[in-house]
Order: sequence, then C-alpha cells, then structure tokens
Amino acid sequence: MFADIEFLNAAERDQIDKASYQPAYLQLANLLKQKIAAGVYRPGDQLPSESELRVQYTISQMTVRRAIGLLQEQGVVDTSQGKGSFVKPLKIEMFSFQLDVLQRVFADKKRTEIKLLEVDLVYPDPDTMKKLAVAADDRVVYLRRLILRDTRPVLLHRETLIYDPCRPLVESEMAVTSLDGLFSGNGHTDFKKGEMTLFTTTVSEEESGLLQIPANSAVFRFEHVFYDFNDTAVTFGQFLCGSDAITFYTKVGLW
Amino acid sequence: MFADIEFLNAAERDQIDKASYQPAYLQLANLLKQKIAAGVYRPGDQLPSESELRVQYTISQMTVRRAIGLLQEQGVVDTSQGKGSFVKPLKIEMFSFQLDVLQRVFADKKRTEIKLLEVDLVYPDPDTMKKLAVAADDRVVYLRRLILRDTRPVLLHRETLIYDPCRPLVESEMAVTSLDGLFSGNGHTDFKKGEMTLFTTTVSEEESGLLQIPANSAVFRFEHVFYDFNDTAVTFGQFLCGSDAITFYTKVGLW
DNA sequence: AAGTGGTCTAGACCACTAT
DNA sequence: TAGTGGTCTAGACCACTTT
Repeated sequence: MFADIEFLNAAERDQIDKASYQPAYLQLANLLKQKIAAGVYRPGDQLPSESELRVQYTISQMTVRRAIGLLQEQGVVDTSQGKGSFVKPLKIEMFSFQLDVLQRVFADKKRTEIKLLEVDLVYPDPDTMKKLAVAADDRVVYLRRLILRDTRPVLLHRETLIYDPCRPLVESEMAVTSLDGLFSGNGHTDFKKGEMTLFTTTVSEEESGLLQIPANSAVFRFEHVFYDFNDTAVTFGQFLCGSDAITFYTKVGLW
Repeated sequence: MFADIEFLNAAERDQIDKASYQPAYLQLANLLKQKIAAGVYRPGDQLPSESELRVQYTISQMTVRRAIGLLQEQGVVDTSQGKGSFVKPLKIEMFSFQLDVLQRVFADKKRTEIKLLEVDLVYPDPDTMKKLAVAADDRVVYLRRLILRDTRPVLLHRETLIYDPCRPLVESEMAVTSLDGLFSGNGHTDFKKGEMTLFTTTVSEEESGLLQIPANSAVFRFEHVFYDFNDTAVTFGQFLCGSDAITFYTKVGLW
C-alpha cells in the first residue's frame, strides 16, 4: 500500500514533486487544469487563493503565480487584483485561426514547388498606389506565383512590390523572394510589421483554371501588406486558396 | 539642461524609473521593443544577456526575465537556453485571426437581434450522428437562427443539439440558449471544450435570401462542436457569414 | 482591517551551449 | 570552463476589493 504511493506521480497524489524533471509551476498548472477539467472547479468558480495554494503545495508565491499566469495565457482562468482567479467560461472570442497551416505547406520543400507565372514592371493601379504609397508614375514589380504541393496547385499568389532599382529582377530569385523568408523555417525577412485581411470570394475563370477548381468556387483571399524598418510598405498582395486545399481548424478549452 | 533631463521619461533616457506607475518589467520590455523597432537590434540579432540587462538597468534577474518573457509571448523574440534571446523575424505563421469580431457583433444588444427561424425535434442525419455521437433513433433539436445587426442580417446559424428531455423546448429560450453564453459578455457556458473549422462556400438560393446577399456569393462557414464536462458533444452546427458583413483583420510585428 | 493579487529583490542552484 | 538561460525561495512591500 505504502509502496504503491511512491509510484504515483504528482498529479495522482495532488502534490508537487520537487525532484521531478517537470518544474513545479508546470506541475501546479497541470494539477489545476485537471481539477477544472474534472469539474472540481467549474466555470465561474474561484480558485483557491495564492496563499492557500502556497501553503497547500509548500511552494513559494512566485511559483504559484507563475502557474496561474500560465493558465491565464491559456485562457483557462481570469484573474483580477483584489478579487481572485476564476475559471473562465468558454467564449467564442477564444477561437483563433493560425496561419501556420500555410507555413506547413512550405515546410518540406520536396513536395512544394513555386512556379513563377509572371513578372512585370508596371505602373500601379489606384489600390496599389494607396497601399504602397507610390505615385502613378512610380513603377512597381508585379508578380504572380502558383504554389503547388505534390504537383497540385494549392495557392495563387499575386504580389506587388515597390521597385528597387538596386535589385534587378532576376527571375529565379523572384520565384522565391519575400515568400521564402515569410514561409520557410530558416528564412529571414527584414519586415518590421505586416497586416492581413481575410475575405472570401468566388474565383474568376482564369483563377479556377490555375487552381484547378470548378469555376465560381468559393475561396479564401488573404490580402497582405508588409512594411520594412523605415515603415515603408514594400509589398502588397493576396493569396487565393480553396478551403479544400487548406483546412483551418482550432480548438479551445480543456482537451 | 539638467533640469530637462528630469522631465524625460524612462524610454527617452534608456533607463528604468522605479517610481513610475509602470512596472519595471513593462518599462524594460517597451525599451527593448523600441530598440528593435528602431533597428538597434535587427531580426536575427542577439539581445544583451540577462545579466548584462540586469546590470545595465539595475534590476534583478527575475524582472529582466519577465520583460523578456513578455516579448516572447508577443512573438518579438525567441529564447533558447544556453544561447540567448534573439529578435524573431516576421513569419507567416504569426498571423492569427481572432473570432472576437463575432463577439463584438453581439456586444451591444441594442443593435443586435436574434431571430429564431426554426426549431424542430428531428432524427439526426449521418453527419450529425457522427459529430454528436447519437444513434439514428435518438432525436435531436434542430435550430436555425438569423442574427441581425441594425436590422441587417449578418449571420445565419444552424445548430443541432442533443435532446435533453429535462429541458423542454421553450421557444423564447431557444432563440438565445448557447448562443448567449458563447457570445455575450456575462453569459456563462458550461462547455469544457470546443472545436471549430473554417470553410468557404457559396450560398444556396435560400441562404442568399436570408442573408440578403446575391445568389452564389462566397461566404465563410464556421463549423463548430462543443462538449460538456462529461466530454459529451452537445451541440454541432455552423455559422454562415459573408466577408462583407464581418471583416477579419490582423497585424503582426512592431506597430 | 483583512484578504486578494501584483511587483521586486538578492541570491542560490540547475541545465544547456559553446569553446 | 565560462557564459547563457531556467527555476525557486523567503520575504518585503504595494494596490485593489470587500466587509
């Protein structure tokens, strides 16, 4: 009986094992999460106070705070000064769709191919003029790329860059530039900030041909602008992709 | 000259003001972010070590760590043990679209109306059977709601709930139940976890009529499943909304 | 006034990475 | 071995909320 207890881990004994490879704050965070998942503390309930936890688990306040801080980051509890920490009920706003799925498409380069459809030095349209803050007689670089995965087209990228006379338009480079940095694991971008807006649209006839999907299909349209460290907008463009090609999935709460 | 210095804030003097209402860790985090934004530290560069910062700003290591921890959360730096903290280049995966925009639609109830289109006690279709883990002869509650903002339809919600004989189908309640908790500021849900998948589709004729958008328009489709504290799937459904009705926008990097 | 969270320190010790 | 981050403590003091 007693021998068994020694084999029980911290979670099962509701204690913190200071000899464990897992830090104390993590153990406590997990203990609390388990209790919430088990319904010991229900949404809206107050957790034991920091000093209670400090005493109960014989750890310092800083360690308790760190555990609770973790739960806050994870959206599990909500803390307010002078009141306490409370189990947070699920809310729709907790959901968020990460764009790392897009990155994963690019992760293994063996399966992914970037095909440059078009490079042009053109005059900007009104929308581009506004987004990139260029004049009507400033020329810009217009690119179209098709990104294929296992030879199947998944993304259509249109991009307009401000034209830098110092950097000539080498086609081989153009296939990748800016995409590479943003997507690949090691690639560097020297962007300071970027913004993105998500729309849905139906594809034109040409787009449906390129993406090999039925005409008038609904697709995602990710419109983006990136800025360099002078706060100059340097690239403006959009990705098109069907929701068959890429799935956006998220979960919240305690799994 | 010297008098002026007293009016400079911590940021301008590159020092930490311990008398400030702003905690030291926040001041340091902001100082570092400013230096990164200014190009003092560029993407890929290593930040000064914790002990350097500790000495330079005469604060304790814990406080330094907390500042750097903040930058990590914000995706500004990347830290690895034994090596150091490095300025993180922008990556596509940093973008995430939050669903709080949906919540904001519901925030001021004066402008938002929920219209119950349909309530039915039905037998589940195969998809619902799978998602809610019910048998073909278990009856489920099928709901359709239209959510209007300023009398304009923005969301079409279809939802299937497991039928709980204890909770009779009161129509007035059905208009809100589960929606209310998920969306409203104070509402409670007793969901333990939930998952959501984002698609795009074109609307059917009926849907286009309800949402008052052109036939075959492209819309977002948010498919969701929520689970109670017994890990039972209790509701499965989907929101439809056009990208005109709701805009999804995110930014990353240093603004 | 009592109870809650929030900040901060000085110093100890551990773990990982370079060299 | 030296330098980096990572964990933890004991205790001080502050700020907010409740009664």
